[in-house]
Amino acid sequence: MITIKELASICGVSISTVSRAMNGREDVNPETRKAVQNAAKKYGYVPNTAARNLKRPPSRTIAVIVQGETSPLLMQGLVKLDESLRTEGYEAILCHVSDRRANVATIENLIVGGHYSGAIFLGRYGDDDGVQATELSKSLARMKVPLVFCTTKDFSGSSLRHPSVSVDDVGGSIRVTKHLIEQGHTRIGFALINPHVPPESEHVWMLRFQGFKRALREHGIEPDPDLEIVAVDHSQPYSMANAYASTMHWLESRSHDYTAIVSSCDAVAVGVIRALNDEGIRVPEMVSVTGFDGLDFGRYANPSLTTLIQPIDLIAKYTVSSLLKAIAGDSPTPPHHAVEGEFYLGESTAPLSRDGD
Amino acid sequence: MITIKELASICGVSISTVSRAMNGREDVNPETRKAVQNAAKKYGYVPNTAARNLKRPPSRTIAVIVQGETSPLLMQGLVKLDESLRTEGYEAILCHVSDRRANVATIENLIVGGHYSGAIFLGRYGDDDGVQATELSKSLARMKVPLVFCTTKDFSGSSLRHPSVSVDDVGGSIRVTKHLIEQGHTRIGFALINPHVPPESEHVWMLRFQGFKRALREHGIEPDPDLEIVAVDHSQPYSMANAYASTMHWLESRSHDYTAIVSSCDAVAVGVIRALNDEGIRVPEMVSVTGFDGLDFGRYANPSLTTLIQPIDLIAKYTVSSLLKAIAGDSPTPPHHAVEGEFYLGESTAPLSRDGD
DNA sequence: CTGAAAGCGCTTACAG
DNA sequence: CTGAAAGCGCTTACAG
Repeated sequence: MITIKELASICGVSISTVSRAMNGREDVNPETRKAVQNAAKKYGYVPNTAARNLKRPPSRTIAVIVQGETSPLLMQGLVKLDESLRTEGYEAILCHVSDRRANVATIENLIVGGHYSGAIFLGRYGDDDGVQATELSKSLARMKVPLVFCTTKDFSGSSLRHPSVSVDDVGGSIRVTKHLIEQGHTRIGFALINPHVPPESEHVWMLRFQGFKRALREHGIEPDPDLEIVAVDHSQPYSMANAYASTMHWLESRSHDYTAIVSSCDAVAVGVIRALNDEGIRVPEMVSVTGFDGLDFGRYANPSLTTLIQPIDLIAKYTVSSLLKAIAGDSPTPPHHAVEGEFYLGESTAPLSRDGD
Repeated sequence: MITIKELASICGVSISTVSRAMNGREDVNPETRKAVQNAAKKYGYVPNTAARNLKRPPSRTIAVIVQGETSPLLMQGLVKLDESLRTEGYEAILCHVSDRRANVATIENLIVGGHYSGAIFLGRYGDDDGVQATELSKSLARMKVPLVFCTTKDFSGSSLRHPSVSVDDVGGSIRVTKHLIEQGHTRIGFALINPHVPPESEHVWMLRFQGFKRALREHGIEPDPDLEIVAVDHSQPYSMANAYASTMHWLESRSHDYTAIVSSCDAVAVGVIRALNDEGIRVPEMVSVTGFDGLDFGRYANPSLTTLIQPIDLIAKYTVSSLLKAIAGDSPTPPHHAVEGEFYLGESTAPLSRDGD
């Protein structure tokens, strides 16, 4: 990688001229410009972005930060965010941090170095106890980086709260559970949970679990801990494979008296259904199962999933408008915007049959 | 975001001292160090990465570039790449470029500014005709950036070829098709294709389509164009929804004489199966269907998919070792490394039944 | 242990 | 139309 200096001496001009030519400015002799550009191509010269950013005003680019596992939903969200930002004259760039234990500094560096106008956190950030998420949220507030949480909440819990947008997890779970109750089910289980996590944690599965229990209680049904399918592997609360294994384990441990299972997400529902199938329990004839998210693989599955569709385009739209307000330094947006999900009736649920097996 | 200068004056020390304190160096008075670090925290000071990179030697970070749609497979690949790189003392950072028409400059800037030791292209890059991919590949070669294509090939076709690693698409497709033939099938269709794309293109679906046809011919079966399921939407060759719609359209157009369908990937297979189901055609009893990739949703689907598992961990491992060689400036690695896939027998295929419906 | 100074690779007024 | 110069925010020998 050669530098502007080397290219300048190759072309026999000053670095100012090279810079102008590379930026396609009008105030250069067209021939000179062409010559420089050709030389750049020939020698593989590309202006160093880092150096460039030092002088230029912040670009209209937004860092979208995803940490840990991605999911089709987040990827859909990314596309929608990108679209929304684009219509506002911004660009999105995804920064994925694989390591769930990535320290706060990694993210900070990403944001500070990148010359972004703002940042969006897509999906959950931080370790499981939320300590890192809190620290990061505070730190970014001090740095005065415009920031919005998308699909998740700000865990900092302080007065520094950044705005956030996500589906109404609790309400959505209530909606889905109610459907089962309306269909006559009363013995309803939930998959997947981790009993070691405190109920006030804001994990997505926990919010949905809380909604599930609330719906039951509202209908006078006391949740039965025996019908909670505990994850075999607590590090993978949303994995099909883990849902399958956990359900198998639950089924083997003893015989349960249930007619429906609410799942924390579509992936878990697919794993649950497959496990039931493998044990000869047919869905929805013998047991009804619901999902949450509204992903393609649930829609085209057999049976297709009764689920709650996340209006990801709306979520993205609200996220972007919150962010733009933050960038403009406008009045504080509401701390959290919960978007209603859309109930979808699939084939994985059916009215309680009276023949009781 | 305050700068080093401002923090220095706040602390009443020189910028040199601030710099040293922020980098946690030993040659600072411990008290001074602590004071500076506390002030940094308080005022939200984070050293500007761009400026920092200008002085520091290249970091041991690898840019993993994904462009356009992602897939669970690519995300798995990312995790594996990250693991492999980590054991070598490198770090991976994913740069996702949503826009399929993103120009070459965007990528170049990403790489040049980021201070990376090298880059990995994960999944297909560029517009559909491969023009951009070629241009970018050449450009990166001129910039002398160590680069490996993962899960795809270098399309530049020139002597500048970068190494690439991917599953043996043609061989894998032959393997899967052969299985159907061994089961007695001779009337075998393929989903999804785009008839406007030249056969020598290296699209993944095209490579698999070619393998499919080769397997048929090797067994004396002439491929029947009537059994090619053409995509309704050519921009989404690997989408479940598109596979469903395209298969529906194909089924409606007229009645076909077939007993099996090879799909270009698992997602397409799921869409195909669902469409067949919806038309009362049961899988595998009446028609066998195969996938390709070996993803979770195919494994836990009903019926589970007969497919070819991509050994993504091996692919990642070879990619990393190729990249390390390139970084070391070692002898040129072989231009392309094709990794054997692993055949998986699921429930979506069955021997040809003699009762012919 | 600390500071003044050079310099990383650029861009952009400022002169000419 | 072009070049010399200042400066973006850092790091790091070099003196002290």
